[in-house]
Amino acid sequence: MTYDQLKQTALIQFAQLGYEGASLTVIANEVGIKKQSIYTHFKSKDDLYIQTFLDATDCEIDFVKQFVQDHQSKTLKDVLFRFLTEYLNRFEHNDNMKFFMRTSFYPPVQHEEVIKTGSNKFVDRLESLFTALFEQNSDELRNDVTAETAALAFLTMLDGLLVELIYGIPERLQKRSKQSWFVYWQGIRKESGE
Amino acid sequence: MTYDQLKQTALIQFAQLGYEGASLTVIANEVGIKKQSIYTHFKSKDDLYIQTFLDATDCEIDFVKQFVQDHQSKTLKDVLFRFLTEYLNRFEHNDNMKFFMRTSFYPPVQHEEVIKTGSNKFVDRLESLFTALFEQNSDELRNDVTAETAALAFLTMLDGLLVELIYGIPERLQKRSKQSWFVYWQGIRKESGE
DNA sequence: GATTACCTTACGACCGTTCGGAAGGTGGTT
DNA sequence: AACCACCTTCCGAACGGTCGTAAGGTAATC
Repeated sequence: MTYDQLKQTALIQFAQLGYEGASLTVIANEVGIKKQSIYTHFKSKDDLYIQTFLDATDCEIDFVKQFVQDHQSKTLKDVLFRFLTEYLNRFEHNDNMKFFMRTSFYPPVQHEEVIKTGSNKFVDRLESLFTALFEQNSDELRNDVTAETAALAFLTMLDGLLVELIYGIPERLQKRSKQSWFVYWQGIRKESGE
Repeated sequence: MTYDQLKQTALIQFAQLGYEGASLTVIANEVGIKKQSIYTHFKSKDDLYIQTFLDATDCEIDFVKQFVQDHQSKTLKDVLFRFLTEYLNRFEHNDNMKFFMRTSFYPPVQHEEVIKTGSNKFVDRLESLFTALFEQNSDELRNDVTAETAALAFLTMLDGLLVELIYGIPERLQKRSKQSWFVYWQGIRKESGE
């Protein structure tokens, strides 16, 4: 279906070039139609853009929900580390995530409101999912580390590693994620000594 | 001097709207000249852009160098926490940093090379400055945490908080920075118990 | 007959860029 | 002091190009 193809192609173009950088002509050609035919499916470029964004938001939320659901039986350390790995890996192979991040970071001014609302929805979801996870395993946490603290510190570390992903130097990412994870885990776990 | 005003205004516009989003007409008008007059001072929009970027890179490096120099006498914990605070604070009042980050994250495709080189220069500088700092105070670190580990984990946390800054919700940043810092410090420091 | 998907043609607005020339300042020559 | 040549800074006019968008037509489908 052309409608979906358009959103899919727009996703890639917007992720790569941003809102202003992407051109409807290119998007249409990539799909195999003329630029003007886009207007059969979307009111405007802005319409196409926010439609794509709303889809992307749902997709991101689904990913996280699915992940937590799939790994409930694992140990805390295992879930966290797997999420870290899989999430970072996802970035490189998933345009949806790239688009969502770029849009969340630097939305076109005329859509700041809508986009902030969407990305906040995502972040809130992330925070509550992870806080719940830590609450379930609070016996593994240091006494002075609350579930919320562990969750927010984890997500902050994750964001920091995403930045490294954007920079795009694999070796540095590798080093940073290994070392950050080590320090983080030492910072929240109950026992001292390996 | 018009030349400097142009770079200054371009910095703000590029930081706010990105390369493609910013318009030479607007930049010129803001300075009080006509668009065509820009070409007296710069060969092209691209020229103006990368000139601005090179300046911004130097400015960022200077800031970090200056900071480390100014705080050498302080304790490790003090220096780190102050840097955290001051760096985050800087973002909100300093367009140079906003521009540098946006450009580093999402450079226009035709300048990816130049910009990656510049931002790597900055990151390398950051890493070596902080690694050196931790080496000087390695007696405060856990035995299984090297200076490099402490440095990279710190910088990753910093990047993560910058992401929160970009999102732009002050309360969430406040919470995250407090909790991340707590976990980080527990993760690297030698003694256990407050 | 109504609707849907796509096309062709064309529009106005703005983009970055070029060129030629006006205005003003500087320094050297007479 | 007066002139001239030169340079810098700026602007008016205009260029080609791309942008997003509009209207209207043509097949195919239901």
